[in-house]
Amino acid sequence: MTDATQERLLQAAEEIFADKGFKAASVREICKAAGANVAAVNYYFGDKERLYIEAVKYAHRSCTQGEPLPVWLPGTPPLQKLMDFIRVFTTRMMKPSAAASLQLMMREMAQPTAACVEVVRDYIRPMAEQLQAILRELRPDVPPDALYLYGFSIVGQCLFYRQNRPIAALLVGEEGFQKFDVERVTRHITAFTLGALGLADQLPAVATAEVAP
Amino acid sequence: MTDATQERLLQAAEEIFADKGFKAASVREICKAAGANVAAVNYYFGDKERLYIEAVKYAHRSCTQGEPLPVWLPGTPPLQKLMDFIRVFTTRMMKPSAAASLQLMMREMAQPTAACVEVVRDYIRPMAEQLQAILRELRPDVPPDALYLYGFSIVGQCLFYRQNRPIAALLVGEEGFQKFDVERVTRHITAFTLGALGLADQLPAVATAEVAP
DNA sequence: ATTTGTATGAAACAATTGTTTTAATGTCAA
DNA sequence: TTGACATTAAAACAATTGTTTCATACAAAT
Repeated sequence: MTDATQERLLQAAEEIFADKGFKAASVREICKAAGANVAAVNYYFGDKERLYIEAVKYAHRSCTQGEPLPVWLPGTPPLQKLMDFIRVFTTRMMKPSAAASLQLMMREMAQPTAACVEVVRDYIRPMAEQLQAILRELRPDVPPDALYLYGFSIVGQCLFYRQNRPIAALLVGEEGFQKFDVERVTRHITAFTLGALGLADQLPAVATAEVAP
Repeated sequence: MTDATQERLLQAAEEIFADKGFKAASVREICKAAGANVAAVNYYFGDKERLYIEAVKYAHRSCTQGEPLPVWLPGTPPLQKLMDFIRVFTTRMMKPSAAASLQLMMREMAQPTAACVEVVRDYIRPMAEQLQAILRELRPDVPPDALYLYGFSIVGQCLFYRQNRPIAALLVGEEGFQKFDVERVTRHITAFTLGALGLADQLPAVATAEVAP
């Protein structure tokens, strides 16, 4: 039961920090949820802030395992890769396998603290580079910094459904928003992006390949 | 100096709530910044929460005045309207005339509280409906709920540059991110969106009209 | 000048915060 | 069993929190 306490503390901290943020979450609440004594956080982590940082790292580990980045066979058409990427990203945002973990990471991204650098290095950058590679394949003629703008447009679309879900649901109604599930959003963003890249004519090929692999 | 205290209290509350959030901001800090006594918040607003709500409303008023929605002459081509809309939205996000006000509103949108409904009604919905009208003009053939997806894609792109600025800057480097100013982002999002709508061929017309009106 | 009501100021209140101390408990090797 | 060490538990600490009390200052009206 020795390191189990530390583990339970991390899980509880992840959940409660994700829910309320650093300041609003109290160590007493976390310890109660973990079934541990208040002194435990000092014993294992030193203070509240270091517990927070460890909780973010913990969340970031859980997140990376959830929905892994696709690995493609050589020769996979870049269009297929793009749609796969968008699907993975959208799924991670809309149907995260570990909701609290993602929530805590998003919190950290919105207001970066000490734990942010590692999150970017281990979680964000790999996805960003993969997307850049796909876009380079699709449009070798576009200069690098313009490719960044394309990338921002794609992930911006995906992130919207998480970062602004409450507002969007308030606008179109909760029941109306339910219709926009992962699959529909994925297809929309893919089609929207392909059109923007001037590759709209190649869309049917991807859609077909999706239905009958 | 009577109602001036209330006004200064609101301004200070807006600033500090925007900076730290509801829980982390203390009434003593706000009162000190406003040059008022701690009892003033109770006297004028009752308690901290009602001060917060009033601060959000105050912020939302400041925001609406800053960069007004464009009003077009009859006969303005919808393409021009779209680019104008994107420019206004992007400007509001990247170069807000009242930084603290916008920050507080974004905070409220990320974690809606009691003040959120009014913000949506008075600030968000008017913009949403204007965008929907433009899109309907551009693509009358597309059904309404698909138009919502288009709208989400557009505002998702714009919001990215505010909600994820720290991360984006961390990815491409701060100096690299500086290159993406309002004008360049506006042109990119407009071109990206027109391509997605299958109207890429009409882009030059807008760009020209922009340079020589 | 007196009175009435509003506004401010300083102090105190009770509750909660993060953190520390100290004693008790458990565990495992000698 | 004894000892050493790791872990837990309860209590106390000092600081900060939102809120309230009450006396004072000020204003305008009678």
